[in-house]
Amino acid sequence: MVRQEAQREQTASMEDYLEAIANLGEGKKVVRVKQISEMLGVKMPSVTSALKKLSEQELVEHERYGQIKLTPEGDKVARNVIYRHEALTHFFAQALGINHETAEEDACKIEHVISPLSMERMAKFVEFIEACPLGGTNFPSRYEYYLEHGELPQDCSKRSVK
Amino acid sequence: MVRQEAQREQTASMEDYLEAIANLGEGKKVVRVKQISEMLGVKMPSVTSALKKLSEQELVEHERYGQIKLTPEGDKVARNVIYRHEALTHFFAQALGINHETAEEDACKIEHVISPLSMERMAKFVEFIEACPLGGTNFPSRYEYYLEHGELPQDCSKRSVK
DNA sequence: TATAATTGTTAGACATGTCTAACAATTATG
DNA sequence: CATAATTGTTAGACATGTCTAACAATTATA
Repeated sequence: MVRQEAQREQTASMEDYLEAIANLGEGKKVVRVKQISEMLGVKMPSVTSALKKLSEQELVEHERYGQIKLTPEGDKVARNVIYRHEALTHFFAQALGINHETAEEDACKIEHVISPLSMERMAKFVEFIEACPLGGTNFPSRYEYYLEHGELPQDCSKRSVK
Repeated sequence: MVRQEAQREQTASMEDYLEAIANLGEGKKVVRVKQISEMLGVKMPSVTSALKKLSEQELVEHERYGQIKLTPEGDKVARNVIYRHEALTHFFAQALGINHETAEEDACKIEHVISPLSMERMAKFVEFIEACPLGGTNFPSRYEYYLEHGELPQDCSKRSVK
């Protein structure tokens, strides 16, 4: 019986580091401590220290003054974080009509704490409202109307029985 | 010129303590260290230590072995956390159809990190979908259909032009 | 290629928030 | 009301993750 290595749960901080490394390394670009530190808004020693921890967990390959690379396992974790990040950004922007900057900021925080179920549902929600035209006009535009005017658009109320 | 006292930003932990105290004290009930510790899943010394910090910030009134009470300012902060908690729970449960337990868990985490704008929009979103019947059947039930079957309900696609 | 600029590391301080162990106060009960 | 049970506090360890200061390696450039 082969026992599956339990995937170690990462802290929000460590997820941020993995995410940053994956993003900076996109397209085989060399990743630098300085860049990571700037991207995350921390000082370089914090990065060095995080890299040490992630190396010990074999999520990152890194030796003194050397290359910074995700291991396959590290990449898997990073991709997962990035998936959550993008799905959340998409949700806030597309479904709730939030500006991109705020959508990104909220995604950055929420990606570390949301349950897999809610994450999946939010992604499905966006898929749904983008696919379902709902009687000629679409949901987001009705919602927008509601946000702007504080009351339902005509084609909601006129079909309402009550 | 009167300078407004800047409302001190609370950490997630401190918000949890304030929220717990407000919830336990509902209806003038006496709040105990033990209860707070059980509600939050921490040991009693952690509560004592938190109460000390919150007392210093004048958000809580508490002296050795004595009453635990929110100050008006502490109550204000707590109510605000509770508002976020409820709005989020409502969103996950009503809009996304998530079970109550998971909805609560996610709300507990997200309430500490979400932006005021996204919070407001999520609340409005729930209001909207509950108010807008959208052509005879309502949004949540269509969405439910989509979740179950993985494809759009008839009355979405049949009106679609493209 | 020597020197300067930049980048990276180490060491250690610090803040937050948790815990356990030991003790103190309060409350319940025989 | 004395003692036991419960509740609460203090002291101090520990984990995480940040920072500054000092130093080391690397890279650019005069």
